[in-house]
Amino acid sequence: MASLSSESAKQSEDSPEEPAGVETNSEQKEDSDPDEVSERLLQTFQKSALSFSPDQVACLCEALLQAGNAERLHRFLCTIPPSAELLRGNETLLKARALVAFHREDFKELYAILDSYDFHPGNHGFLQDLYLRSRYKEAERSRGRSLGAVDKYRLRKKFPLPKTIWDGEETVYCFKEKSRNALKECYKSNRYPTPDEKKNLAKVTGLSLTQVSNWFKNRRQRDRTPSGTPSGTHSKSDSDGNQSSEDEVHMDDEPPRDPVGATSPPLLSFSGVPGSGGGGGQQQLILNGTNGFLAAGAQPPLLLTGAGLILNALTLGECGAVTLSPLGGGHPPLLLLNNGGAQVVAKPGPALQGASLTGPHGAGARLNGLTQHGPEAKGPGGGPALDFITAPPGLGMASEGAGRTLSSSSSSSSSSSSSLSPSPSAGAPPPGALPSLVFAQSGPPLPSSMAPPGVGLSGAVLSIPGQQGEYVVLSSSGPQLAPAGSVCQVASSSSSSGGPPQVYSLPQVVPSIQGVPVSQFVQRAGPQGSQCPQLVPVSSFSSPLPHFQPPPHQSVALGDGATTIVSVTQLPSGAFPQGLSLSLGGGGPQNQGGHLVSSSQTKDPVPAPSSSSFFTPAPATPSLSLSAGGGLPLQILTSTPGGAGGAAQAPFRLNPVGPLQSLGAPGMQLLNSGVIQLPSSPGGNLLLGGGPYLSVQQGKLILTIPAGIQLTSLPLKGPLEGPPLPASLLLGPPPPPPPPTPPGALVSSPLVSSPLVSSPLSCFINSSPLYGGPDGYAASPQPGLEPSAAPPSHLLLTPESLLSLSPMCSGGGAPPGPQLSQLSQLSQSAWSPVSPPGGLAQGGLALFDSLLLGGTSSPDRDRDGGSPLGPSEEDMDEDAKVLTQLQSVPVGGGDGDEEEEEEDGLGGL
DNA sequence: CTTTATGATTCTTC
DNA sequence: GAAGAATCATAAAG
Repeated sequence: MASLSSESAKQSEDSPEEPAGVETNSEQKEDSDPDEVSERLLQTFQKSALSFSPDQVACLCEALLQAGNAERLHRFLCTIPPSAELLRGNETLLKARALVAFHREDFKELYAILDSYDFHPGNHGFLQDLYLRSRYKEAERSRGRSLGAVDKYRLRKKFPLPKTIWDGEETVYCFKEKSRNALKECYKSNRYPTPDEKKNLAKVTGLSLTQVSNWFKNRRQRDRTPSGTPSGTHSKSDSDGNQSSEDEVHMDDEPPRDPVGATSPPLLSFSGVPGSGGGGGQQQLILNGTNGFLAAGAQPPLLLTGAGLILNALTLGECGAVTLSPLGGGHPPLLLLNNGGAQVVAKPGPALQGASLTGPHGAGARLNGLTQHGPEAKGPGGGPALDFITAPPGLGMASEGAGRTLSSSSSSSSSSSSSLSPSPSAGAPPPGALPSLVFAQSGPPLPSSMAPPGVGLSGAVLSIPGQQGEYVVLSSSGPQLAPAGSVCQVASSSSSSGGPPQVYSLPQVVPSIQGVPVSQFVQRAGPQGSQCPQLVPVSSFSSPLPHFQPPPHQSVALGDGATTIVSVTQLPSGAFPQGLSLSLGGGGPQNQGGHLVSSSQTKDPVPAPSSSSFFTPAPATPSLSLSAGGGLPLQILTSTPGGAGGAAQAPFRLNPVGPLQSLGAPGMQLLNSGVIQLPSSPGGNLLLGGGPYLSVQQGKLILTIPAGIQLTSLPLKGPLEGPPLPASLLLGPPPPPPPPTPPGALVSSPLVSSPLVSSPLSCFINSSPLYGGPDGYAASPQPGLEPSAAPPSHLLLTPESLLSLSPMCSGGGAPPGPQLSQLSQLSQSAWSPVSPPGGLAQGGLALFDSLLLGGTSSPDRDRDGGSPLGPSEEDMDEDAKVLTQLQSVPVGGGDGDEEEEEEDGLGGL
């Protein structure tokens, strides 16, 4: 193992492209060629292809798309009956076909595809790029020469984008008219916006901070220098600029506030985000990390309603609060806040109450480790007290964000105490103290008995079984706990700057309870300042609003980054939660923290984002989501230390960074041991035929596990090592030792935000490494992990491997995110499909894996390939620039923010 | 091809 | 670090 790990280590995410791919495989089983294996799998797959569901097919396509491997994609598509219904309305498939057509230079076909369907806005960027490239390529062919900028311009004029892939919004130069107007508005009132204003403006316009700054600078310059020399402008500028403005200008320097307010009012506007392609349509609102996203001005509390919400790495400004209200009639929304801070919020359910969670408060439970700095909890709408949890400072804070904001405290991760504070309200965790986690971790474990009705917390985390719809969540153990094995651990990532690298396990789990509102925490990172997390209670579920009812979905997220919140809510009696999602993720690049690992590999300081291919628009944070089918209860247990004492445990861990995944089974349970079981009971879950599959939605990788599947943890290593954390595979040593990695390190981690994760990320492929002892781990301070290595598990399909598949590698493009990176890995668990189809499932998965891997491995691709990651910048050359421009800027996308530039992901093709 | 408009970059200064 | 000045590169138009 060790050896493996070491090897793998080398591959870093950074350079995912080349080596990585290959290696990974090797790890898995052998040394044999990956290609060979994948080829074999492909064949197998072809035989069984028909049996894949449309979603499964879509997932594969998405993965291949992101991997940028047109060839494989083509072969894969060839296995699908053209007429198949699968194709109908399946955007992913259409995209795949379009890409293949492009690579084959079958432009007619491409245009036909593009015209045939009204694509989701999320896919527009990719398709527009493809369309224009096709036009250019076609023209180049006919002219026998490469095109100049003017030629391209003419072509764009001559062949306007099809309505099916364009929102009609004009883009002049690079900025959208809308963005330009916003800038002008702001400029009118204030020529010198403050940094905060710029930030807000950047958010609003979807432009980067740099672009905003440049715009103002240019604008001022041009207004100022009418006459002269300068090349450009003279007169005109004046006129435009400002005559009028001048008046205002005097205003002196800045009244920023006002202006800002004016302009930025809408800090957040989310419209439903469509899940882009892939799969299902869950409705979730995902806010990805950004630090500043909400910040600035948002004092007003943010109210989020809707079905599933995921907030990643958000940092709220100081006062900002986030309120979640479950609107739906009965369906509680889920929230996740990931990121850095690691905070989780849960709502207590009655059941929970019993459990340790609740503590004093009646209904609510809370937990989080965050420190709250001043946050206040606001009364829950429902009245019930909210609970919040604060995460231990260590955690969240550690991360960079923390660094930024929190700071304080102990950087050391430690903190955690877990205690519940009864009064949520203040959340006042003693400052000094780290916040504690509330959740009980193991120790106090819940009575197991509770289980049925109540919640059980096992060791670390949690579980909550609800009866009907209850759910659960995950948790994690606090750092402290960690050792014991918590179920889920999250590594926190820190934001770029330097947070302490760590991993955290989250102590927080939150169960939600029926009817109880959830409150959450938000941390804000001030620019410099401290963070103030706030909790806001959420209204009770009970009040259902018809409108919003999103499908019930629950999710939990563990994040790294500064803020992490997890909340799980339950539905009121009637409703059944449908989905549970866990997301871990790092926030954007920013949050990188952790490091355990290895980030070592990463050389590039720069996050991969750039490289991302345009394929992936997605934001970055990965998250894991589990969704339970209707009605079934979901449970996740962790191992617990409590009772156990044991050493082992930890089976399940989640990295913050990880990608998102969802399990869509009706009922799921995660058992301590790290096993995930799906209850058979719930009606027929078992039967689902397919195997688990991955789908990508907006950049997130979603793992869907049909009900019938069971995940069992593997024994880590038989041998001894076990004691400690076998599971650790993934993460690394959670606890504490935040290595003093220099901030830079964090950053460096290539792709992903969190180092921890990174290794995995590196590519799906790498998965193997993971097991092996991935570098990352290696890096990690704790040696203990090693054991992990050996896992027989390889043989099995491990979730990880699946995860690893994530496309992101390439794309992570989204600014925000880091890509798949990491998902969490379940560490050693193995999947065994209960259902018959198992074969398929495995085969399919394996295939999938192999395909992806293969894809990755082959660097070459026609062009740049979607190389996802790595190469990015370098690769990009001229074309890249061009593309960049062409590409529309995803305004809304949550992106990362900050500096990342837009994404430019084009690099890919 | 030329001109204009505009975003970005680099260097200098405060 | 931000603003200003000079300059570049490219898009948009004529």
